[in-house]
Amino acid sequence: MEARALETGERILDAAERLFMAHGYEGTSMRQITGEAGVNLAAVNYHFGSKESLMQEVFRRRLDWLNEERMRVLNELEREANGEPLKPSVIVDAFFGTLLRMAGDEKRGGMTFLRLLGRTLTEPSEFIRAFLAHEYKTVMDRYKEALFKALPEVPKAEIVWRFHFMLGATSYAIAGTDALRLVTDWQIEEEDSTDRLDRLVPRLMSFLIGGLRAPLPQFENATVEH
Amino acid sequence: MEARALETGERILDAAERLFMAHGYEGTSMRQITGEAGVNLAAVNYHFGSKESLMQEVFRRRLDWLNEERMRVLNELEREANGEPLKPSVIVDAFFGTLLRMAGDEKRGGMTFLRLLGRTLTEPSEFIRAFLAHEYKTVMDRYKEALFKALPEVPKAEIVWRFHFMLGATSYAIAGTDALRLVTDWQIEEEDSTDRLDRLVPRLMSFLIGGLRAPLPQFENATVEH
DNA sequence: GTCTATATCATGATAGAC
DNA sequence: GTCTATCATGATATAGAC
Repeated sequence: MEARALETGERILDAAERLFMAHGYEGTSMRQITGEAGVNLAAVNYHFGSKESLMQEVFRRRLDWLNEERMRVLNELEREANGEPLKPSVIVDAFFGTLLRMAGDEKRGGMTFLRLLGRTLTEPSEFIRAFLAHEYKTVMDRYKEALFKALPEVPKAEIVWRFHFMLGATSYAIAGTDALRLVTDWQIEEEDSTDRLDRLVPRLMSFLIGGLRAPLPQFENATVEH
Repeated sequence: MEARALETGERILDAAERLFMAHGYEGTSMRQITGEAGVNLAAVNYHFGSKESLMQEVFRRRLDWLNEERMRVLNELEREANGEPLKPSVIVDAFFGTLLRMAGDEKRGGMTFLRLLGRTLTEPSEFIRAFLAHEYKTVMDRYKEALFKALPEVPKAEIVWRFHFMLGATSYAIAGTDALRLVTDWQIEEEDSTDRLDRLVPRLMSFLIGGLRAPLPQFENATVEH
């Protein structure tokens, strides 16, 4: 069957990506996936072996590119800087901006994958978190080091916490296209949806950099050194 | 059976709260819940009617108090201010600080409930998001209005976005006690776990306020007014 | 109110014909 | 590679004895 628009494996991945995004891993059945993909139920196990392996492949297909791109961008920036420390805002843009700009790239999953990723970082399933932690480790370490150098006066623990907070804010921003629409119930009248993504990036960047560069917290009764 | 430590309903709620936190709504079966609670399988349907109603009751038990407390605190602050606008940091603390301080209050669910809440805000299940949106609406509207007054020079849409980002950062901070530990893989050597919560609050507050008060974003090719 | 037993259905996975 | 048919399991929910 050469006439089929996409290979069976790709069609399964596309359907799984969308359905996992919409209903979560546990909330999506293989029957739904194969039904939407228009393939036979047995095809998932034939092509991927199991539902878990399918989930991993859904992520690997996108994350391989994303993480390589993040590495490439950071390497390039450091090369241009000639040993000078980078500005924190440049590092933040290289990490989060590269991610957010995937949203406009349909052939790399677009908003669907971004929302899936945003949701999955808090997904309860153990194997998914372990898998993502492994996939991300090299890149995270690299960016943490870059931030340590860019902010030598800030304790490393604070930087790591703030990286954590930035990840959270970003995940929500992308996962919440409809999730938190409900919670916040905003009526942003002045803009249409085509503008929304273009504006989200600078909006989020301002917020993230403001948070990253905020005055350090004062601990009340902390055991400062011991 | 008066001798039982807790009523059947409460024991089910406690078990469900912990298990939904650990494995998600779809990932938790009623057999697990009743097993951990030490009650019969049929007890859930007798006391709560269905798994969905149980989930709602798990949240209502905690959110009723939280949201009343948030309203009470904000009312009190505004009363004291005598019509003067509140400082943004005071409002942020009333909303997020009140939430975070629940973590230390075991009889109000403590960290378990906080982590459940953090995860659930990105939970895919439709009915949960709809339920939370309804439960939160009054409080969210009240706090948004307070922030609008506190920051009259900032466009309302920006404030709502930044509220959104703050929710995300906070959710992660609490949901991720072990979730993002994996992703960030930090080694915070200098503090023990008893300090962690005491320090999380000022850490997160600094970040949130830095983000909320950051310089406004510049939009590249935006249709500013139309 | 609490239990046992069970109805009814959906799930992930696989065997084996084509 | 793709299909049908089916297995074994586990899910939510309920009927009815105690």
